[in-house]
Parts: sequence; C-alpha cells; structure tokens
Amino acid sequence: MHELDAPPWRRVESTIVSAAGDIRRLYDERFASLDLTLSLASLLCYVADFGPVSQTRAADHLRQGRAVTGTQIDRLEERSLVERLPDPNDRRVWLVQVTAQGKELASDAIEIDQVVRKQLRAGIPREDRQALANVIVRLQHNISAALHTEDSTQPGEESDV
Amino acid sequence: MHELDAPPWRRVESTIVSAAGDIRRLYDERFASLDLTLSLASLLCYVADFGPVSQTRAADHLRQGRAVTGTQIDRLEERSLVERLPDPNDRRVWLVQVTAQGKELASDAIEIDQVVRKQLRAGIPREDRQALANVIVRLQHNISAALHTEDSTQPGEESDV
DNA sequence: CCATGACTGTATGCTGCCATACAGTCATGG
DNA sequence: CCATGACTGTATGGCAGCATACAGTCATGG
Repeated sequence: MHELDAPPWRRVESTIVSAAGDIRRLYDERFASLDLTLSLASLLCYVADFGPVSQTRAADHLRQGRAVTGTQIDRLEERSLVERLPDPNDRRVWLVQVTAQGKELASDAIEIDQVVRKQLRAGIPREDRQALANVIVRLQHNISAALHTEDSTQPGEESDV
Repeated sequence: MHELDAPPWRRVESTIVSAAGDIRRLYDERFASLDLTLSLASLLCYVADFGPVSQTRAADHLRQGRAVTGTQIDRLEERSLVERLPDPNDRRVWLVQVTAQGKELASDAIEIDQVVRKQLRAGIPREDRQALANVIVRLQHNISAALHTEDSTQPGEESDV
C-alpha cells in the first residue's frame, strides 16, 4: 500500500511539489516580460521595500543561500536596478539599495504579481485559502522537525491522501 | 497592498513553493541512504510497478522532460537497477524494465516513503489533508488555465492570504 | 511506392539552486 | 594586545530540470 508511483493527484506531497513547480513556471512566464524571474523579482521588491539590507539578510528572507543571492544581486546591479554601498560600520558587508530604475521595475513586478494572484485564486474562497495555508504551515512544521533528524519511526499503515 | 516581499508564511503561493522545496529536501535526505534522489526513487518505483514502459511514458507520468528521464534511466541502468529492452514493435523505443536488484531497492524506497509520509502527516487529520489536496487541485486548474495565456486581467484588489 | 509529418530517444547549452571551501573582517576572552 | 572563533561575501563544483535541435523510425496520404 504505497504511493510512490500513484497518480500525482492522489498524494498530497506530490501535489504540493508539482503545484509549486507550476506556480514558479507561471510567475517566471509572466515576469519574463520584465526580463525577471520570480526569485529576481522577489529580491528586487524586497530590497525596494526594506531599504538597504545586507546580502545575508536578503538571503535569509528569500530562504536562499548567500552565494546565489550574491550572484542575483550581481545581475540586478549590472542592470542598474540596485547598487551596493559599503557598510560604514562593517567592512565585510555590502548594503544593497534599490535605484530609481529598480523602483520603477519593482512596481511593474508588483502589478504583475497582483494579476497572477487574482488568476490563481479565482473561484477559491478566502476561508479555503486560509485553511490551506494553515495546513501547509503545520506540514512545514513537521518537515523542519523531520529534517536533519534520524528516521526514528517505523513504516506506518495510514491510508492514502 | 502587495506581498512580493511579505513574510513567506503570509502568502499561499510562497508557502506552497517553500513547502515543496522542504518536502523535496526531506525526501532527498532520506533517500540518500539508498544513493537515490526523490526523482530517481519515483522513477524506479514506477518502472518496478508498471512493468516495462517506454521512456516517454515514464517522463509523462513523472511530469518531466524526456531528456532528463533518459539520463535518469542511464544512471539506474549503470547500477543494474533497470535494464533497457528493445521494443519488438517499434525500433525507436526502449522498454525499461526493473531488475531483481532494482525491485529490492524499490521496496526499500517504499518503506522510506512510508516513514516520511507518516512523519509529515503527524497531527494533521485526514479530512484536513483531503481538503488541502482539493484546494490545491483547484489551484492547479487555475494555473494551467493561466499558463501560456495572455494576462487578460487587471490587477485586483483582493486582500491577503 | 514514397514523401511528408509525427514521434522516440539523445546531445547540447542554459538556468537555478545547493554545499563546501575560502579570504577578509569583526568581536570576544585571556 | 592578540588569538581564537564567528560572520560576510565570493568562488567553485555539483545536481536537477528545461528547451531546443537532431537522427532514426514509424505511419499516413497521395
């Protein structure tokens, strides 16, 4: 009674994973008109809103590694969407700040985001979305408890879905 | 009133995306003991259960491209977990079949899957999971309707979550 | 019969993300 | 004062997946 090979719509886990892929693809498709990807857009908007921030802080917020965030900032910097200022208090860190161009593009990205979100949520009442989010948060709690932990459990016999 | 920079747990979309990443990471961590990844394990179990299949069929089932699936099969074949048989009716296709070793490893993978799923679902009643899956399916329906489509909508004013 | 289009598997190059390792810098305790 | 550890950003190598392009093969219509 396993499901590693069950139709994708029968397992919550694979449903979540594939939905996530679709969400990312959809956002990437829409942001392509701005020559941005979902990650780049999120980074840009984060910097645009929360003023000059260090790269690790941005990385933490976006749940990414520092290395990737650094190269993403490189790309944004090449296009003059953000700029790096030295931190006067700490010579290790760059303070990343949005430029005027970046601010404009960020507002375009936000507009696209609103369109996409409206399309995604069509026909799904708010309380359903809220319930969805709550369950997923509980799920994530279980995940982080399970990550980097021995699998101290024996195979269970719970049923599907 | 946008949320591209909102805390991740406040947006359904980012919640789903990040949960998916965590799920994949958790599975990969657990399957590492078998020298498998989540994709490889799914592929192996699919082949193990649904007999000899063509590569495109496996790719469709796993929602992947044919190219990736081909290289994944290469890796499984190197380890003698599956084997490629020529299709007698069509000289273009390989029929991929599980070996005895592959069958053993597949059952190990299924066991790990059951452990992980039990951990993931701890404390989440079945009806909640079912509701979750239903909402996500509706979400995916919206996504596939939106993918490869003009963004014919104007930015909405719906509230958060 | 064969010419065209469709399909299978493969090669290639690209993107995105990770983990590790590293040099530079800070900060704390002796 | 300085020695140790912690932290920041970067370089590197790796993996997964995609899209495109390709050669080989099938199948359908003329």
